Amino acid sequence: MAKFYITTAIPYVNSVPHAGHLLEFVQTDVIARSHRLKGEEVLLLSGGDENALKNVQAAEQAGIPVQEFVDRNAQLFLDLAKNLNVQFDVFQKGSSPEHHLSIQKFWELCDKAGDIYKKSYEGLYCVGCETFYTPDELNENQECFEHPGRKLETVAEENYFFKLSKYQEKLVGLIEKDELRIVPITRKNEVLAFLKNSLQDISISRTNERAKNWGVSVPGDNSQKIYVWLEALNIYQSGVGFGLDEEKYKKWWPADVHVIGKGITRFHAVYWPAFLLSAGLPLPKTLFVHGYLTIDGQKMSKTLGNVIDPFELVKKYGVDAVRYFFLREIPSTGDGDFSYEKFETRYNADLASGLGNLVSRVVTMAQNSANTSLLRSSGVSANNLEIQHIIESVNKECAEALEEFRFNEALESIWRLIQFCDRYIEQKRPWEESAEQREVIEDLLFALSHIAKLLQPFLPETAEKITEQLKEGKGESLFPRLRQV
RNA sequence: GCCGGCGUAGCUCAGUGGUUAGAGCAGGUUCUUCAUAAGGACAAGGUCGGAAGUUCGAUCCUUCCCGUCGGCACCA
Repeated sequence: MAKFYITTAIPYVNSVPHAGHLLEFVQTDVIARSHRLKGEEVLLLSGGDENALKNVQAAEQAGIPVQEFVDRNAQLFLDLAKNLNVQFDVFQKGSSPEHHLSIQKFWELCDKAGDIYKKSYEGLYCVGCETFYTPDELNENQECFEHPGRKLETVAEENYFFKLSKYQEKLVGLIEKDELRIVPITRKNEVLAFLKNSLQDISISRTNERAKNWGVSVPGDNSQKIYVWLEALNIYQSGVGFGLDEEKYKKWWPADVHVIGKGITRFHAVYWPAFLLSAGLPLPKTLFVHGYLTIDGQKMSKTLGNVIDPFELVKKYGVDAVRYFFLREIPSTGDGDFSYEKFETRYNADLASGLGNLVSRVVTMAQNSANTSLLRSSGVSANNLEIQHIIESVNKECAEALEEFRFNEALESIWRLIQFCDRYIEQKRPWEESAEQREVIEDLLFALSHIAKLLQPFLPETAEKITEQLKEGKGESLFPRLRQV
């Protein structure tokens, strides 16, 4: 049996989940489910980026021990997945002892390859933020935006560096040939453009002091912690047993797809494959990069107060309505906008009046008609050739769109079938007795069973409900109409 | 500043070097009642960002301009 290993990005647990995580979790879940339905053995991994300095700072602010703080927040991400019907098979925490062991082994492999060396790093350091800044990150007074009026200090620090430059050409080749496939193409081009400049080596450790003694120690040097990017990316490996359970690791690695947001493209398209090349390990096959969400046309921000609580959204509208909106309205590889108005408009038009109403009318007609039985809904093909053809073409379009992660197009395609059914009903008037009444209703039931099947990866709960109504007769409305705001 | 994407009906977007530029949603008229005041049909709606150029002919090619979004390394 073929295996399929897919990951979400590792959420940064310094704060609570927002609508962006919702989008990514749902997209990842659709890919995972579609492969499960193809009969592949699938592993979906997520995890918590728990070793970053900002977690320590956020915990300090909250007045909670760091471990407790990251545990508490990580749990919220797990809860969100559960609420969304997203099935994580592994949730690998960055603070787990297994992961610590795993990343140290990874480090040692890179070190053996001769790619790690010590060098003094000098930069502008803000004591308030406890981080280094580059000149272009500063305001006109050469101060950081968080702490205006406070002078930055020039601080020199000895760190370990990774020979990124060594892998430049190799990476260009791999990406150009799609051996490391980057979707969409605009992201691929950006990465290639970046790789055409001369690459600098990157620092991959922090002093204990600067890391606030939180994180994973550098093997053989207890005075330094492994820089979070190297460390956090390895969650993709440690979660499937790298350095811990060779058999498991061999079974799952490399990842088939990493799903990420556009802001972390470089880490995944350049640093991560370079680390893996250095360690002599296989590279992930595909990076799928999604865009960012805006809310009412504006950036999500706490100060604007436009942050959408994904838990509330699910509670208010139901899990599949939420999944539907984010998959259908947000272009999968571009930026998209959320607003309650858009949400409710789409809900009423597509889910209530479209899908829900169609199921309702067809099931009722089947029950009212003396000539048909619901149980006869599962034919091998439709009586009507036109229906047969449209089902086949929607099947094909859907599969192709899924292959390239164009979820919005896949759903659009399914909705063409829904619309076709509505027209067909109007044209054939199967609520009236006629010679062809029975065949028409059977075809509609057949089409519905296909719609349910096609919806499985996207709206799993709804797909199941439709299948159930096709067997058991009419149940409650799938998507009760909302009164518009 | 440099590089790249985008700018098409009220909204979201598709599209092609050549007769009347498309879809969905919203709005309009109308038909229908199996259905969640749902569904169908029809009509309306665009100087395809602006200017110049190439061409027999450009929304689609070139240049410039305007607007907008993104990339330009240690911030995850």
